[in-house]
Amino acid sequence: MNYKKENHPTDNCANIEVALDIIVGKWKPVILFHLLNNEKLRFSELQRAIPEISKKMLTTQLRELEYHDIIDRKVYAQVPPKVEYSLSEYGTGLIPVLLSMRKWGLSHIKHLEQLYGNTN
Amino acid sequence: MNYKKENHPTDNCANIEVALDIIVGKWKPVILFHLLNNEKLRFSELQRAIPEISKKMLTTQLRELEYHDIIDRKVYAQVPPKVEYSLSEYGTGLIPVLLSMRKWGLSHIKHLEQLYGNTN
DNA sequence: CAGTATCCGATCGGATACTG
DNA sequence: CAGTATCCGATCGGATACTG
Repeated sequence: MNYKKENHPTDNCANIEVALDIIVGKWKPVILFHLLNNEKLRFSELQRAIPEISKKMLTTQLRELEYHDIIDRKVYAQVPPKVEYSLSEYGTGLIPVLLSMRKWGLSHIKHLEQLYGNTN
Repeated sequence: MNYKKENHPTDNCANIEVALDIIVGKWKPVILFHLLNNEKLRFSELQRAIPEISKKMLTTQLRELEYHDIIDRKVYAQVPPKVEYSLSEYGTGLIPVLLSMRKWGLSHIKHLEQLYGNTN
């Protein structure tokens, strides 16, 4: 429990930013939660699940997640093409982080409502 | 900060994005870790601690954190002005989330090095 | 089906100058 | 000291058209 010694903030923030780069990107958490709930999803299924996202964004976000080994991309050699995305084994290590963020975010919504009232 | 959030089928992700909006912003985690380690910091002390950040960015990030009740801003009525920032009591609830993100980020750096080699 | 390529307006964020 | 105000280039991300 003593973070004091190791806490050289300039070093630490680099780490958390690495985490953020993967998790953030406006659509990454959404994609990850879908893959968390569904095991495998095709490109078009992700598109349907997240209608607001554009093809371009979906593609780039998936590529980044793949580069970071968070998701697997399986291409079937057939016509028409079929590509399945799934959480990688390494990617499952991210789940608890995502869950704790979601939990905090959920309670924070209520906190903001208490502070400023429910604005919708 | 983008507060417009239509409640689509993907409700769960909205929560995590709320969390992200607070934590993200390129500089927020850095600021928060400094305040986590230091109890109170003046505006100029934060500037010195994070030399790469501009006044403008520091100001807006602090304002957003304040709006979300994560930090307290205490203004001393004196000349020259003195303003102290500190983690709010509510803001301490964010600490475990930040720590888990940092922990994951740290290990992920190593994972990337294993995958692609140490490029620096 | 699963993308890529291109255009382009919107937003971000740095640099600089100014202020109570 | 702790900010604001302005300008402006860089980046983001949507819309649209095209492709193996």
